[in-house]
Amino acid sequence: MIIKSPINLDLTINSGQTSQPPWIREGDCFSNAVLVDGKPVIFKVRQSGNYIDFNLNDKTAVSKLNYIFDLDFDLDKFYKYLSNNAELADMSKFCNGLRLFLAPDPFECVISSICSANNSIKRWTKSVSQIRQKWGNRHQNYYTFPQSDDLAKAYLDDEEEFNLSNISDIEMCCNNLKDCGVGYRAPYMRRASELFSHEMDLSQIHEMSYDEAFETMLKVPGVGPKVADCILLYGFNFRQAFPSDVWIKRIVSYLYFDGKDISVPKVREFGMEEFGDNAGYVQLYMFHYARKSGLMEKLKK
DNA sequence: TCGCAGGTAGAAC
DNA sequence: GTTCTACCTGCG
Repeated sequence: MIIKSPINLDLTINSGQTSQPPWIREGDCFSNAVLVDGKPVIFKVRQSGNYIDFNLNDKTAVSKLNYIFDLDFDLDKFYKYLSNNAELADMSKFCNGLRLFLAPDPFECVISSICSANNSIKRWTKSVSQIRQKWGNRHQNYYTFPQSDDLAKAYLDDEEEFNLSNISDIEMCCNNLKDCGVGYRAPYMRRASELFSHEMDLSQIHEMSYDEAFETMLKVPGVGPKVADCILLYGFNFRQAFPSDVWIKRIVSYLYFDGKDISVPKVREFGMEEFGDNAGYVQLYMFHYARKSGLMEKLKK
């Protein structure tokens, strides 16, 4: 069925949002296994004009799809908002149809976001896909992301796997986090998984205020301010989050402070204050505008 | 071969 | 409280 909300699927799915790796692409179709009422269902979407063509039409699945691609957000209204701000006015034409790509599974978003810190999009998406394949559940050719208590049992590296399993050759060891290319983030990911399987309940984040949720996420190993904001934005739909990294800092400094170097925490405060509930979207658009308009190349120097 | 990029943790100031 | 440095991997 066609869902009549304008979106650019390719741009949205491949924009590097830390909710999850891109869905599997075959021709013009993107697909993934999504849990609906706890059961894995294969979602297939394709671009149809400005809209999404979705393979399912039952109410719960459609509602889940609406959530993942943020289809209830009024893009036209947002574009009016951008065009009313001189610094942002150019952005919509470079990012037309870009929407939030929200995590169907908040735990996957937590691990993806930890993995994305100090990392490239290409590398963290590859790592998360491998984690799904090693510890998730297979459905047809798709894998769902493991639960926290399953990932909490993962070995950290070849050596630990060799010592604690009955594999006789260390060269054969590949069921461990470091083998997914996560590097020094492996212990953070496992400790975070342990935390969510024993002490912290991710579902409670939804009930919290933004500030409380932010402080709570900072207690998770491997989670600093940038990653906490990504988790809150992409994993829990806190739209006032303004994840601030070096690129957002460069862009904000260029657009709003005449190129003067502003610290990352100040940029975060500025973004939240200035953009309110649009902060998450503005951050998303800023990054892709910089990428596509050539501003990023210019700011590298 | 090496230098560089990228957030966080933990130590040092 | 703020600043410095090590951490891992892929890329140019």
